[in-house]
Amino acid sequence: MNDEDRPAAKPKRADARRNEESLLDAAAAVFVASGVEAPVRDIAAAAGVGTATIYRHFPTRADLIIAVYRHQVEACAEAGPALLADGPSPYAALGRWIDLFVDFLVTKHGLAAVLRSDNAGFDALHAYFLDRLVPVCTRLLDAAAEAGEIRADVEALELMRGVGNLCIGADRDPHYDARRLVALLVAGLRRA
Amino acid sequence: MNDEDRPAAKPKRADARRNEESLLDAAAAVFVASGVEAPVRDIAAAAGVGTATIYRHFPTRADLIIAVYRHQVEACAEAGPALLADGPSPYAALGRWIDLFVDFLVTKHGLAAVLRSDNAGFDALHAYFLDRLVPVCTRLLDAAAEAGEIRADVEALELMRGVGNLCIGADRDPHYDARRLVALLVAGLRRA
DNA sequence: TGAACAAGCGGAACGCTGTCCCGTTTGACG
DNA sequence: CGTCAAACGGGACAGCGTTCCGCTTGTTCA
Repeated sequence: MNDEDRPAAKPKRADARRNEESLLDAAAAVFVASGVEAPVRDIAAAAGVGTATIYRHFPTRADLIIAVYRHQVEACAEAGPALLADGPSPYAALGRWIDLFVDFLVTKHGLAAVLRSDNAGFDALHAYFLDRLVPVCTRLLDAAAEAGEIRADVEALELMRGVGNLCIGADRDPHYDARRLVALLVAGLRRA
Repeated sequence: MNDEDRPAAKPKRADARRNEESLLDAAAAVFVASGVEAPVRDIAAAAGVGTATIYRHFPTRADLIIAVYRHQVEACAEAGPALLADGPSPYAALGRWIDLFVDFLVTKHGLAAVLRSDNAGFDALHAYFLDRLVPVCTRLLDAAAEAGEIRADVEALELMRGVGNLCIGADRDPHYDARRLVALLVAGLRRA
């Protein structure tokens, strides 16, 4: 949880630490303004550093994106079990949780697009999202399947990729309602 | 239908006509090999022409893509009414037609990705696909809705965008089965 | 047939991108 | 306060789409 004061994973120089933080702040701001695919130079300029400094701290863009959104992904992951415990039914909990996931994706300019499955060069981002969220989704899915509310032959990874893909372009185009389509997909899970 | 011998829409020079055809052949080959986002220079090289020649014939990449796939899109559009006439039920026809559409998208490297709704600069491609296929889908959807097989509050455009998005990355990743997910989405249309 | 003209051409040039490199600065520590 | 490696900045490079310009070539008309 606490990123700032963990016990000296790497004894970095003070200026390096400061720059990393500036970079995270600047990246967050630029991502909001211009999307997660904003030019590296823009982020560097916003942070008041050179372009190389970005690559020094975050070797790939995926690393930077992960660092910026880590907290929110954690929050989403932790919401899963909570919803399952509180909700009226596993299926309802699944629906709610997926809504959270969709909300997260559509409010981050272009995040869903870089998360898509055919995207080489973002392996780390892909892996992080999947490692963190697929187990949560699996648990919800299993619970709903055991309760007999949905069919049992759909994997969490499969579902999440579908949801992620449906969220692509949900920002930008106000006529495209990703939530509705995701709801349709989730409705398709129901037992016949 | 006949593109070659329509009554002199533009009395072009013979070499221009030849180049346009080379370009179409070359583009088709390169699209298969490297996807629809292959570098312009590659396509030009494959056709044995300069880069400017591409832009002269096809001002935007979307125009080139449309020209290459026009026949197949037409075939897909024409299959709609046929399926509706032959099929056991409107819902079955809808499912079959969407399968055709999905097959078309996933077999064209990266086509689904450029068709996505947030993609600026491909307006012509977007418009062509939608103009040609949305009416067909609408008819299938309406028929199924009237037969009481599916809910009536889903628009063709909405559905097709969802299907298109689900097909993104279906090539490249053998673990991602767009067909299954699309089937799930279509299953979600059923009346409750 | 052949000369004149414009349609059409190829590739160099430009701007923008991500990425890498290298000479310089600066924080940390003895 | 001197030393030195960690860290830095921005320029250099390569790959892309797009545009421009001087040259080539098909066509036409006498």
